[in-house]
Amino acid sequence: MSEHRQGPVRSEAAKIAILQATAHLFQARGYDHLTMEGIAAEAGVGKQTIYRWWPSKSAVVADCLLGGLLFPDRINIPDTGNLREDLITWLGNIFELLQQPAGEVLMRSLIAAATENADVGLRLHESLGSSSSVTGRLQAAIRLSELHSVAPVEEIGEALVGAVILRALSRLPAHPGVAERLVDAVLAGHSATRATMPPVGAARVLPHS
Amino acid sequence: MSEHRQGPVRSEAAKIAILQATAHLFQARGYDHLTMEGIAAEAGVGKQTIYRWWPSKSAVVADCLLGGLLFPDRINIPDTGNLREDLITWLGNIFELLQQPAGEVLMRSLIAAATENADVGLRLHESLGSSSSVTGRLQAAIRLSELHSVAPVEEIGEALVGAVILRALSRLPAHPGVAERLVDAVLAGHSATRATMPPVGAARVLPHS
Amino acid sequence: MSEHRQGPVRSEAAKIAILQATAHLFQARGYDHLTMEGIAAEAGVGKQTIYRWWPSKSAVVADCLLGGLLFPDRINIPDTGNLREDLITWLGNIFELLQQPAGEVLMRSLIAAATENADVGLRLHESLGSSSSVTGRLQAAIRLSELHSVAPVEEIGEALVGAVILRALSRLPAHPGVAERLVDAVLAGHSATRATMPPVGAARVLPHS
Amino acid sequence: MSEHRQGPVRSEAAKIAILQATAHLFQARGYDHLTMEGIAAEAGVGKQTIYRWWPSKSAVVADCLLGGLLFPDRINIPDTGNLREDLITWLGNIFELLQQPAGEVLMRSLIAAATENADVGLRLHESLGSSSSVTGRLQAAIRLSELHSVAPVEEIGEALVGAVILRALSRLPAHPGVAERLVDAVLAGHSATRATMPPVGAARVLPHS
DNA sequence: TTTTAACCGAGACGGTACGTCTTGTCTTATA
DNA sequence: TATAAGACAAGACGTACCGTCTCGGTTAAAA
Repeated sequence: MSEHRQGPVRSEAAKIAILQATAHLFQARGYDHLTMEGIAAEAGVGKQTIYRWWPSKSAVVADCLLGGLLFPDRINIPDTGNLREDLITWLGNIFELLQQPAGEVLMRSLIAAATENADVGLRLHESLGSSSSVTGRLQAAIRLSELHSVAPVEEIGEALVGAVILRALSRLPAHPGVAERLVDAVLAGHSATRATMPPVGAARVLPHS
Repeated sequence: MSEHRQGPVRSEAAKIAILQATAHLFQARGYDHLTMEGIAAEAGVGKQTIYRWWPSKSAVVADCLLGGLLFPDRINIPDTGNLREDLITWLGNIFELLQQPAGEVLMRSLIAAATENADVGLRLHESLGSSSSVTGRLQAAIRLSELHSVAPVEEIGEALVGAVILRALSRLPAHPGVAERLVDAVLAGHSATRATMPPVGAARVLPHS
Repeated sequence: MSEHRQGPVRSEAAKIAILQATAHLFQARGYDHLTMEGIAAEAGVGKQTIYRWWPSKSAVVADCLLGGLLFPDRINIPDTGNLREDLITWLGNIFELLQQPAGEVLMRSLIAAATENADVGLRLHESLGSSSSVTGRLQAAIRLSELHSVAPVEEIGEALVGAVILRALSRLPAHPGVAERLVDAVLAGHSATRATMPPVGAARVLPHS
Repeated sequence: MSEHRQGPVRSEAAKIAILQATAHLFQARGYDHLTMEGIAAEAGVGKQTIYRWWPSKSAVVADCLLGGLLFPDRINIPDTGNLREDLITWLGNIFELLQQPAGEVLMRSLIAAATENADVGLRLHESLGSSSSVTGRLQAAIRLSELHSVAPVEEIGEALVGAVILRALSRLPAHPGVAERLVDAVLAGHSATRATMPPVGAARVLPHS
């Protein structure tokens, strides 16, 4: 007794072509210049084929994001064993990306898409689509006793990524040291060891207290 | 030889009608259902009158935001003298607002507008358009010695507001205690006094002090 | 008589289902709301099965027409022995049909189909698909010496049916007496007997000639 | 006290461009290959400008027809003083037009348009859009006593034009003499004078007069 | 007081993109 | 192996807005 439906199955070639076309146009022109007609044309596909499988433009973009097509070189968090350095490197890379016009458009496009689509929003919440997310890196740090075992991993991640998004929306230029200051601000009070703690303010502000 | 221009001066009535219509439609339908033609019709104004003074839809919205028309009941940060409690109250209010459909749409609409318009983005960066911003409250706390005098006020504010925006984009339900956990996570390590520090983290952050 | 022969046994059933579905939808919704997908769905048949046997929508309709499925109650010309009365009855019936919305749509749908398909056009030329056509009735009249033996039977038929089509296209309301006047106008000068000739104009114009 | 409305007035240039583009494409490609998008493109006009003033494709065609743009060389009925000859010439011209592919398409396109639009149908009813219609020519003949004063002018016209339409739909080749036979068939019994009556029928219609 | 230029409302304009619909072909699982 | 179910590319449909331009009418400062 089968429940198999009749008829042809979804064309994988069409799906791939649509997602690739979407990724290409998204990166090239930004989210709001992205059109269904443009995607269909670029993919060599009928518009209806897109609408058959995705309800909206933002859903296609979400699928792209999920498939990792929007960040060819993933913005992963490195893991050198030093959490603070790793986070600074990671945020620094992101801020550097945001300095370039293309990167800024990409980020704001992503936020715009998240605005329209819950999946994109969720994905963004998971650290810019990276599968090895901030949370993962923080938990690794806990395992290595770099962080207190009860450190609010989730909240620290949200604060860092949220700050990045907020800065992207503000279009403020990222002064050098922003990444460092942000990491230190958020990480303060959660380090388990003195060595990895920032000497930042404390050392200078109250050197002899 | 004068440089006075001829003709009537800008109609203040038209400007007010436009901004009020924009605020009304923005709150009622959200940013992406907001249209120039709709604003013109609602305000009883010609389209050209809008385009004469604002370059785009997002600019009108930015002006609304600046004029405080989008948040009739300002989301201000209270100042009871207890920073932690105040921040938790403030964030709690915002998360509560986000729980309601209208509030969620409003917030996401605001982010969408920020996506298109730098002014809106900047305004968002300044703590959700509130004139008494997070930064202000934090500096007040420094003056009262609730916070270390060198606490990275700017970064703490960014982290908190950013986290709110990120959660709004993620559409995740705000579990009770989110505000508290977030404030504690970010504030950890910056308190100057024992009393205002969260019990959980504080005990372990400086176990031997 | 057995059904043991091999081959596509279902074929004939599908064909019948297609024609019936076509006839049904044609009558219900008119020619231009008739779609291949609608026919396939109604008939419980794959679209390709239709395309296998008919090149186009109009061809299916032509086949329906040929099979007499579009006029369940055929509009036949009666034969009471009095040609004039019979033609007036026949035309009167048609005009009455045209007065009803459904009948009007049906007729215009038929003309629309004829526009696209030569077979439908030919069928229309043969007196609205009726197998006992006008021409047949006229020839019967000749045999009974109601009409002159050389009366241009073909042309009289074309004139009558053509006038009906023209009136259907014009959407003019059929005033009472239209059928009578039309028959008399076209039949004038072809009657072999005085008795069957219309007294209409002749009686008044040349009453004693 | 005026009732003049404000705002820009309808652009005559756009209207003319649309009608001309429609006429051109109609003649070139036929009614069913005529598209709104094609008209807009050809006229250099936005689609909405067409939809603002005409509800449908067929309405634009009706307007073209009304404006005489579809028959550059009007198919007028000549008036040489001899009704029979004039009608035969006229019908002969039309049948000749129908022999050419372009002419056939034009005529069937017109019928298709009439199928969808009452105005086109009415226009067709008035003798193929000619302003000097059949009826006019027949009434002139009555004034010259070529026709009985009570001849059913309207019905004779309908019969002739209707026959033309029917033949166009049938796609039957127009054998030589069709025009003559048709005119004689319909005109029989309405002539007031012997001279203009066809020799064939006349002799037998009133053999004893 | 008259002129005159910028303002105003209204809305038509050329366009872009939308999401839906239909066509005719192609593909696959089922019977 | 023919069939139903249905996915596919193509493209027309009618709608919604865009941002610009044009129309008369209305101010209000400059002449």
